[in-house]
Amino acid sequence: MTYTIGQVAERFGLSEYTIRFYDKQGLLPFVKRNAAGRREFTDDDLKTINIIVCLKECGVKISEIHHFVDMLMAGDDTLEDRLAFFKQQQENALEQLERQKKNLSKLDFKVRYYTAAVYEGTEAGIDGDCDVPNCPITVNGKVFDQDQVG
Amino acid sequence: MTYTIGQVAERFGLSEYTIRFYDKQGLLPFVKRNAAGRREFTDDDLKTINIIVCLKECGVKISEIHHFVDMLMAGDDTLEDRLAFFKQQQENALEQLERQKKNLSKLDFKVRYYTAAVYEGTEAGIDGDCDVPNCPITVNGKVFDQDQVG
DNA sequence: GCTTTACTTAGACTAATGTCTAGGTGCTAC
DNA sequence: GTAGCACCTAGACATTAGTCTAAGTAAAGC
Repeated sequence: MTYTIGQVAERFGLSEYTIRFYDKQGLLPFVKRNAAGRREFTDDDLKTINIIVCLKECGVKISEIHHFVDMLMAGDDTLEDRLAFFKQQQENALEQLERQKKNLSKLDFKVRYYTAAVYEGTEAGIDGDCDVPNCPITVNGKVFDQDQVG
Repeated sequence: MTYTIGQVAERFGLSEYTIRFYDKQGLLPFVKRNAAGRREFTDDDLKTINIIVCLKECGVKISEIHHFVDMLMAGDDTLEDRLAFFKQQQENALEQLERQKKNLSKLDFKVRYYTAAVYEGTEAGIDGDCDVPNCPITVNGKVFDQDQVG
């Protein structure tokens, strides 16, 4: 079973442009062509692209992914380097996850903050620290109860 | 208490260039200047910049942040819109968090995959599905025990 | 045979986000 | 008063990642 560039684009939610761009950047040297010169993606190719997309979403630069793909093509000699690569990416992704949790907590605060502000009709007198997890919102010094809104 | 651009850059881990760039883009209209024309950041300014940086990290575009800052400057008339804005960002951030968790799970898989491959000295015969959470790695059909490595 | 559709290439173009340079100002310490 | 530093501006330049155009090819259906 093989797939065309259009099918692959569809599957991963990328444009065909993007896939050709990745190919041009050396991210898809494993993709074979048919007699007419068209790309034919195998199931194995899709597995690899799945990881490439994952790395992409984790914020890994194309040049770094290129480096990984190079190792992939080089075979078993690069297994240790690839393990080290993924350990590094794992660490980065975990860090990113923690940052994202912190940011989400700040946004949660802001939603509560503005819920209180809308309820009061003004921002004046509303307080709290968005960096403190689940920090209560106060209105003129008194804790604001979010449940009174609903 | 006020702060210079250098101190603010230091505090948020940004370059002074970036802060001036943000200012140029209309993200910091609330920052006042002293008699010499230099920016003087107040504690309130820092609070707002904290949120701007948070939005930035959540992938919000500068133009969107600009829009939010505009609402901020407009005062209490925009409270409901600001609440809606943060609810939207909260939703986006949560989605992003879930994606990040999925990606981390794929990376975890890859670390286990390559741990097995390094142990075996070859990738041949090693299998598993990185999209299945905690999917066991098999070597020639037999489940690979990660603990045998250490 | 002709049209349509999906593909091909090289390379130009865009968007977003900085990053830096050049030339200048103002304050502080010596 | 002058050296050094941190700041200022406008605007050029860089980087990353696409996105699109133009011109062409190959196979499928009418």
